[in-house]
Formats: sequence, structure tokens, C-alpha cells
Amino acid sequence: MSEHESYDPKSIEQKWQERWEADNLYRAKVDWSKPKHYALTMLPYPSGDLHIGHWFAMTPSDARARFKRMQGCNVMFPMGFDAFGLPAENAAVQRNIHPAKWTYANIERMRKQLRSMGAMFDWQREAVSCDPAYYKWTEWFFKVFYQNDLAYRSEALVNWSPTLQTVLANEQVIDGKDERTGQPVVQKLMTQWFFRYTRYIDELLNFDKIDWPEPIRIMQENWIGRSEGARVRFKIADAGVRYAAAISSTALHEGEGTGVSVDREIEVYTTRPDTLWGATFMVLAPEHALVEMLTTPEQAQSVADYKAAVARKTELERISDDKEKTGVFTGGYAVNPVSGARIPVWIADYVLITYGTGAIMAVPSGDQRDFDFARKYGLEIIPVVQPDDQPVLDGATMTEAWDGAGTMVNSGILNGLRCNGEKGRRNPSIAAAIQHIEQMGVGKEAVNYRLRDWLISRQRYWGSPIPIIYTADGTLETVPDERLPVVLPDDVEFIPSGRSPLTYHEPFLNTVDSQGRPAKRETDTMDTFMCSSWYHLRYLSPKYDAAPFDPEEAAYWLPVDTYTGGAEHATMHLLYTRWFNKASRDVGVFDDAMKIAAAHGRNPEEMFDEPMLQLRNQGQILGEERDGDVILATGRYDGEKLFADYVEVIDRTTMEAVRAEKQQAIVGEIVKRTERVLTVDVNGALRTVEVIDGATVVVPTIPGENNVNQLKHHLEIQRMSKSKGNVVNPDELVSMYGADAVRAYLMFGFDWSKGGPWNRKQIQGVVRWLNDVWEMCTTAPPTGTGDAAAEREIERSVQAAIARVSEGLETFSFNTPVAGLMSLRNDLRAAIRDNKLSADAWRSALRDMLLLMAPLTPHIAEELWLRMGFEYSIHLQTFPVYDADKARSEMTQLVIMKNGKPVGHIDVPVDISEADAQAAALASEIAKRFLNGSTPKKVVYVAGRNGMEPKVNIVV
RNA sequence: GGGGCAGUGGUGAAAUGGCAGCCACGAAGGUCUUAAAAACCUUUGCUCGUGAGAGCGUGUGGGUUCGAGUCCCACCUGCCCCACCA
Repeated sequence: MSEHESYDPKSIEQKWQERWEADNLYRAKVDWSKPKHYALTMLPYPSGDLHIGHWFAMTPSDARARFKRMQGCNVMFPMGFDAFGLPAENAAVQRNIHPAKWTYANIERMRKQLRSMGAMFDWQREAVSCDPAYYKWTEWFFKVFYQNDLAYRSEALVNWSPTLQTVLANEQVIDGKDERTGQPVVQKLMTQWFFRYTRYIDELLNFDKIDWPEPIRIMQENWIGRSEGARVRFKIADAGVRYAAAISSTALHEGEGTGVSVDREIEVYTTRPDTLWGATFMVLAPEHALVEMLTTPEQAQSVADYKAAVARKTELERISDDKEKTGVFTGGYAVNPVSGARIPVWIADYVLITYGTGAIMAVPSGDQRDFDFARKYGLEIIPVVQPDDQPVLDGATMTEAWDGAGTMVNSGILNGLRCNGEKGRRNPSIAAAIQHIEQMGVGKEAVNYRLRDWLISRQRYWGSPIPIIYTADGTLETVPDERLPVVLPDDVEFIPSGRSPLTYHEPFLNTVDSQGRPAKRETDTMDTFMCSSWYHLRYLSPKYDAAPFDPEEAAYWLPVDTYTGGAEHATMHLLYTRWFNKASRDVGVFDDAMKIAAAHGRNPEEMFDEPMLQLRNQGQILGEERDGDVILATGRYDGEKLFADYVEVIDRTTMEAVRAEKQQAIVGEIVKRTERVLTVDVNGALRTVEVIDGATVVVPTIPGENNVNQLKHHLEIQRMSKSKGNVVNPDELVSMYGADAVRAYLMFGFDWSKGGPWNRKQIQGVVRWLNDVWEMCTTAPPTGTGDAAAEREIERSVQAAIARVSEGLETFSFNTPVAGLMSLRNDLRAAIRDNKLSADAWRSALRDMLLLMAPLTPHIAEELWLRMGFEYSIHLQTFPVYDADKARSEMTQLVIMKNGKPVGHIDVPVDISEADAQAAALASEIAKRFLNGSTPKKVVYVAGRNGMEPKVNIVV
């Protein structure tokens, strides 16, 4: 037995991590002589511990970055921390730790954990968003946007979270609840800071310049929510006479977009101007500016009551009212501009002040919500689209709205026109309606968006301050550049008042304006998405102090070539950062970088329109599966063990009842199944059931005959969380198997884009692989002279592995590179075992194998590389290039198909011609068997490409 | 209600329109061992068959094609996003 050292990851991994760092092996420096590759992975929030999900996101990205580097690119792969945010502040209140202390302690811990990945992070480019040297520039960006009219302060109905004691952006509110804590959010009129997100809508809808996943593109499009239709103005009936008093007593703001026009009109937005003749009433949002003016004295009380009731409701309650529509009549009327009908104006909370003009024309025959409302309150219904092949609609007897295709009726000049059910001008009835209302001068074609401006102010302490000063006379001033950053005071007191400590910190609060007069500071801080919108720029030069980034670095590295991270950021970070980039470009942030880039021959016009060219999303690692089928098993006992001839899956809730009834049976949950042996949990006691051959298995949820394999021993996969106790700790895995094994397993065991439930068992295969590789590379070289054919075979195996690893890494398919390397391991082991390789062939194959492994498992590759006598470092070597000549074999199998189904194959030379292949196939015994001398109808030849066998399909 | 993604062995999963299930895990049998673990060898999609072999197979039903897991249509199931959006 040969004595040799076995693979011990602990003894090599830390050693190499330290050596690489000491040697600055991964330092990324501008080098115009080499092509650059900026690989970026989403930075973590320093919550305290690195999660297996971070490993899943980062280590495959690292493998790809390493691969690009070995292919000759100058690669930058930075890392940092998104360090502002509420959890730090909550920790401060709950545990009396300063947010900075809590955050930096976590960062310290996570840095160590990140280092244990063995990733090629360039730590000299690390950026931490709560560092004053970083947020100085976050403040600077705000200021530049403000000075260029891209930031503004305005009163608006905003999402206020009573739990978090701050406002939130729309993106952070889901189903009327705060996306982080799930607590309800209320609508509140407040003065807040916004960015002009909507100014860039058209550009944000254009994805031509970026290679991003379709689902992300679609989510962003839906989030922006472009819709085509028309704005139509409805005159208020009797406005001049009846409401003169109300108008004069109300401070009405007039102008476009406010829903109030100088002519005392109500403006609505509709996607269906063709149904205008069917508008039998109007509905205003309760908060609409015209409500007071429209309300008659008789209705005043009920309108006031309704408005008060709506104001009390949270957004959540407004949504979850079982879709039962409520509303009240204002007493006021408007005039349908096309039919001239006098129609009542209602208020209802199903109309949102935040969308369109906050007012709608209600067409009950064409919109189900309007229909429900009309039926409930006895309002008129006039059908305007007559569906084909159906009885003539009658407003009095209709049971639901019709929003499909049909013929226009009861619609004046539109009568008889076709409504094809499509949106916008593609629909003839809509096109005609738009033309009509524009001619009449009562409305015009319009595009509406769901997207609203980005609300960036937060009433919290732990965020980047907003560099604004309020002078004594109430005007705004920006803090001069030389006094940036406005630094968060350290000596703050956290009391559970809910208020930001900045609001009662006198030294922070009190300052002077540009004239030296007393003034107050803005106490709101910025949304943390502001910090993460430009962190990829700070990585370029995290210590640079003359600008947010060094233009020399930007000119070379930008834009980000590959961005990886979770898809959950689709409508938040990934949209914000695109806006931020476009806004920055337009205010000249990139001007210097553009000049430098142009001087080096790059086209600056194409560099700064989008921040990240290619985006790929990884899936999520879920908790391990649990909960199996509950079964009833009967049969013959042998001691404690049951040999079952009958197994039925039963409902969990009936388990106790069935157990009481069938005392001889085993009734319980399957906690484990190994082929036909079940381990069943019967009230905590584990029983063994062997399902015998020919047993009856009944699984009600699976129709047809069932077999033992359909019994599930675990179900219900869940997200990992501390409360569920299903968290997989990467540190433990690393200490058990080593970082290389964890890296390789995460790449091998999952579809990276999908993720999936954790499975502790499968890692064994990767551990075996690394052990085998270790053994092959540390055993003495073979002494035989080698077998030429076997050596050729190994050469082909190496080429196949090169192809699989290269292609997999290029396309973010991390499973196949590992599989390819395992195959190579299998082939090599067999050849070595049979002593078929000469020392040269052996060494050459192992050399390539280690190079292929280097991006995936960097430590073991480096260690074995040096042990085999190659030069440090493997990570500075060139990646093997696929060689089609070496990969080609002399003979191949020609697949013979009958009507497209493979029926056999014959050996042929790999360079066989089409004619020869067809002739050989037709002459083969296989073809003769089914042809029986007859002539085939058709013969199709498929050439063998990329290692695939050639085929001849014979159609009979 | 709108939009998206996915459905392949016992499990994780592969598969440029061209031999479905590469590579692993698990399992069964065997070797070694006092025994176990580890390691090694064989088998392993399902059904029938002692066997050679035959038939069936990528959620369901249609379609396109010489040929469909892959493309198109409809449906079922699961997950995700959005949602009184006018």
C-alpha cells in the first residue's frame, strides 16, 4: 500500500488565500493594452452572517470572473457593503449599540467569511456605503441632481409606515404592506424629496443596449406601466351658478395634470375613449381637488363622512375590502362631452388619486368595476360594444360588463364601427374616437404611466444625509461642496420615540446659511437604494477624493460587463441604478471619463447609457425538504417490521381516526424512504415498513396505478430562516468539506438560475471528486510506455472537458463544467488503473485538468499545480483552448433511424460523405430488416457536428 | 384579474430541432473486513420477459416537421411578479 498524504482542505485553503492576497494576485489595474472585464456581483447588506445564498450568488460569479481572466481579460471583481439601513437602527434602539458600531462589527465578520470563499475579490477596491468618504459623494450626487432639476421637494400623498416611522417608496410597498416587515402602510400627505424618475421613462423602456433576462425586462416594463388612451375633459354642469361660492372659497390649483382646468372641468384618463358614449356617471378619488366644489349642501355630510372613513383606512384595508365597491354621490353633475348627457359625479375609493387624473368616466357596460358600482347604486348602464353572435345587450338585463371585441352601438358617429378588442390605435373604434374628441376639442390622445417619481427621503438616522439647509426665511440652500459631507453626528441618543435622533440633535440641526445667518438642516436621510445605485462607480476608486470616481479608471472599466444577483431587485435596485446612470450622464458626471476614453479609441457615446451590459440572475437556495406522505400500511409482521401488501396515502387530518380504527396497521408520516423500505413516524416512534413485491399502493392524488416510488418521504420546501431552523451555515460546511467542495457543490448540484432546496447528501459526490483528483495528482507518475490508442482517447476526453467547462462558464451553466471534469476524472482513473498512459501523456492530461479546475476550485488547483512542479500561480496561466483536431476521432457511429426513431447504428469513418452515409445506412442489416426490399419514401441525412453522431433517417 | 417562469428517473440534474436521462446522489448485489465505515466492482427510467429481447416513456390534448423534452396553439398543476391602474 502506497503511503501518501490525503486531501486536507483546511491545511491548504487559508494558506493560499493569504499568499494570493500578499502577492496582490487579484489586484485589478488599468491596463489599456488588455481587454477589460468588469464583473460585478450584488453587494451584501452587513446583516451579521454570510448566508449560503451569498455563496450561491458569489462563488459561481467568481468562477466566471476567474475564467475570463485566464482567457486573457483584465478582470475587476470588487466587493463591498451596502451598509446603511434600518436593521442597524433597530439594533441600536433594541440593544443600545450605535448603528455604526453594529454595522462595522458585522462588516468585519462578513469580510472574514467572504475571504473564506477564496474568491478573486480585489479588496483594495472595497467600498462601504456608510463610510463618510463614500456618502460624501452620495450627497454630492443628490446636490447635482437638485441643481439640474432632477430632484425636487414636494407635498404628495406618500406611503407612511407607522411601524418603521418613515415614508417608503412605492417599490417598497407590496399589497399595502411594507416589503420588509409586512406591516400595513398608510397614505399620508407629506412634503418629501423626489427624483424625476418619470423624466426617463422612454429611455428606461428601451432595452436595446443591454443583454438582460427577458423576465426582468418585462417586470420593468410592467412596473413602468405604459398605457395608451386619451385624456377627456367633462364640463361640470351648472358650474358657474351653483358652485361659485365653493370655488371662491377653495384654494384650487389649476393646470394640467391636477385634474382641474380653468373651465371648471373634470379631466379623466381612459384607455377606452371609444366607450365614451357609455359613460353614464363619473367617479372621483375621495382626495380629488374638485370634490369640495362639486358637493352640494345636501350631500356635504355623507361626503365628509366617507372621506373621513377612507382616510382612516390603511392602504391594505382599501385593497382587501373584498372588492365590494363603496362610494357616495356628491350631488354634482357633469356633462358627457359626446352625448351631452347630464351624468352624476360620485366619489369612491376604488378610484386612486395616484393614477391617471384621479378621476374616471365610468362605463358600466364595459368595465366590471363600474358595472358592479352601477348595479349597487342603481346607476344607468348603456351598452356600447355589441359582442358578435350574442343577443342584443340591454343595460337593464346585462349581468356583467363586456370588454371584448364587437360592434359599436349607442355611440353616435361610432355606430357600426368595429371594436377588435385591442389596445390603443390598433383598434379602429379607439382610433375613430380619438379623432372625434380631438376634433371636438374635448380631449386628446394620451399616454399614461403607472410609474411615479422616486421618493428618496426617509425619516431615519442611519442613511446618507440630504445636503440641504433651510434658511430663516424658508428658502432652500444646498450645502457647498467644500463642506460636504454633511456628517452624521455620532453622539446621538436613540430613544424609542420613533423619531429620527437627527430631529432632536441640536448641534446637527442648527447651522448657518451662505450669509452666515442661523439656519436649520434637513433631517431626512436618503433611501439606501440611492447608495446602491452608484456603488459600482465607487469601486473604481474607493479612496478618490476629487470626484465620486476617478475618470481614468471609469474610462477604462465602465460599463459593468457582467452583473449577477437576485431577480428580486427587478423593479427596485435594477431600475433605480439605470435611472441614476442616465441622470448622471446627462448632468455631465461622465464627461471627463468620456474624453479619456475617446483618447484611447473607445467610443464614449456608447459607454454611459446603461450601467450594466449583461445581467444574469441566480435562483434561491431553499431549506431542506420536509414533511412526507401520511400512510396506512397493512400486511404481515416479522417482529417489529411490517411487510406490507397494502399501502395507502391518507389525509393527514384523518391520521388519528384511522389509527384508532386500524390497530393492526401502521399509520403515520413517511420520514424516510430507501427504495421500498419506509421509515414511518408513528406518534414519534419510528417503524419500518417494507413494501413487498406486488403490493397495492394507493396515492389518491396520482391517478392510475401507483407504485412504491411515488410515495414521498418529504415535501414542503421553504425559504431558509432562523425561526424555521433550516438555515444552512456555510462556515460549518467549509470547515467540514473545504471551500473548494462547497463552491463546486453549489455549482454542480443546482441549476444556478433556478436554485432549489438544499440537499446535504449530494455534496458527497463533489468531495469524492476532489479526493480522486488529489490522489491522481499526488501519486507517482506511471512508468509504462503508454498505449497510443488509449492516449488518443484521453486526449479526446481532455478536449471534451475543455469544451464543456468553457461553454458552461461562458453561459452561466455551472453544472456542466463540474460534470465534464468528473467525466474526465473517470476516464483518467480508468486509464491510469489499466496503466495505459506514459508519464508524458499523464502529466499533460493532469495539467489541463488542473487548469480547467482553477476557476471552480482555486485552492486545490493551485496546491496540486505546484506539487506537480508547475510554476506559481495557476491563476496566472492561460486557459486551455479547445482544439477541434485533437477532439476528433477517426470513427464514429452512424445512427440509423426509421421514421425519426433510432433503430440502431453502424461504425463509419468520421469524415464520411453524405452519399456514402446514405448508401451505408440503406445497405445495413438494420435497414434491410424493416425495408424488406422496398424503396424508402425519403432518406434524410443529418451531418454530425460538434461531437454529435451523424444520422440517416429512413422514411418508409 | 393581468403578466412571467417552470413541470424530464427514487433525488439533484443533462440534452445547438437529431440515440432523452451526461454527471452525481441514493439504492440493490458483490469484493475487502472479526465487524462497521471508507474504498473498489456490477446493476439501476418504467413495464413485460429466466433470457436474447419487446413495448412504453420528458404534466395533458392537439399541431408544425423526415424527426419535438426543445417550436406553435389550448388546457392542467406549481411558483414568482404586479394588481380596484381606469
